[in-house]
Amino acid sequence: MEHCHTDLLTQVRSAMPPERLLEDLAQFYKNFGDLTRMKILFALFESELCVCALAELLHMEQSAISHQLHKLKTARLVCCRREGKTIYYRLADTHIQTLISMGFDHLTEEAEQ
Amino acid sequence: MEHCHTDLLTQVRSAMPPERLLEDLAQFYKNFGDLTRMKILFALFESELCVCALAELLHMEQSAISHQLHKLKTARLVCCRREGKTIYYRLADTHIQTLISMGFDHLTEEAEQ
DNA sequence: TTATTATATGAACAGATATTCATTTGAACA
DNA sequence: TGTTCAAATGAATATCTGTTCATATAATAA
Repeated sequence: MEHCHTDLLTQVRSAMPPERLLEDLAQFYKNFGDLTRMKILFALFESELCVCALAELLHMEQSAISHQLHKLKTARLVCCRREGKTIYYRLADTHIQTLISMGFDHLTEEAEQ
Repeated sequence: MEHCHTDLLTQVRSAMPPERLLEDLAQFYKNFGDLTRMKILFALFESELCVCALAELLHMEQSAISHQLHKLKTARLVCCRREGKTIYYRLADTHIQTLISMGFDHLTEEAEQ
């Protein structure tokens, strides 16, 4: 690393968001970077579902689903309500769908090229 | 898992995108789920940059940056051009910025609540 | 050609993450 | 109260991922 880019780097550096925000952003996007969670989110696009329904849908252990729902809930991507022994999960808000479908579009656009 | 949700699950299952697409989507979002790559992308929002400039900016080894750029390039999020010994990286297209800023908005909205 | 500089790449390692298993919590009901 | 069922949780494990180190490639200049 010999050649110098002091001026350019100063400019770029000043335009960078605070470290903390970048961390939060990366942390936020991690939620979409796992197949199980992606499936859970797509399932919840369609209907609110209880934990064992999701487990049955994805052919996975109830515990695995619970752990992932916990992460999605912490990220405020899903929320839930209790009805007796059952707990129903749903999307926390609708524009999560919009966000995910943008990735969707990006992928399909590339396929067209 | 005793109680039954056959009908609901049939409906949800039919609405799920193909497995392959969900895998690609999760794989795509993984790119945003890492602090280093997030920083690289934000830096490239501002200007095209060579590998060693990015390394200097992020105070990281050239090799680490190269590995991450390789992933971003594979995902077609960035592209590059050679100029002598130097290789300049830039964003592959502009709507990546839009996509990331949606996550940005989601985070700040939540902070307001 | 040889030396130098920028970047890429493969292997090894460390840390993070997803799943499983075992157990616990919490609600409903006998 | 004790039993049952749905869900949550903690620990252990296996896999994945990011970084480093050493080295290779590629372009340029001496």
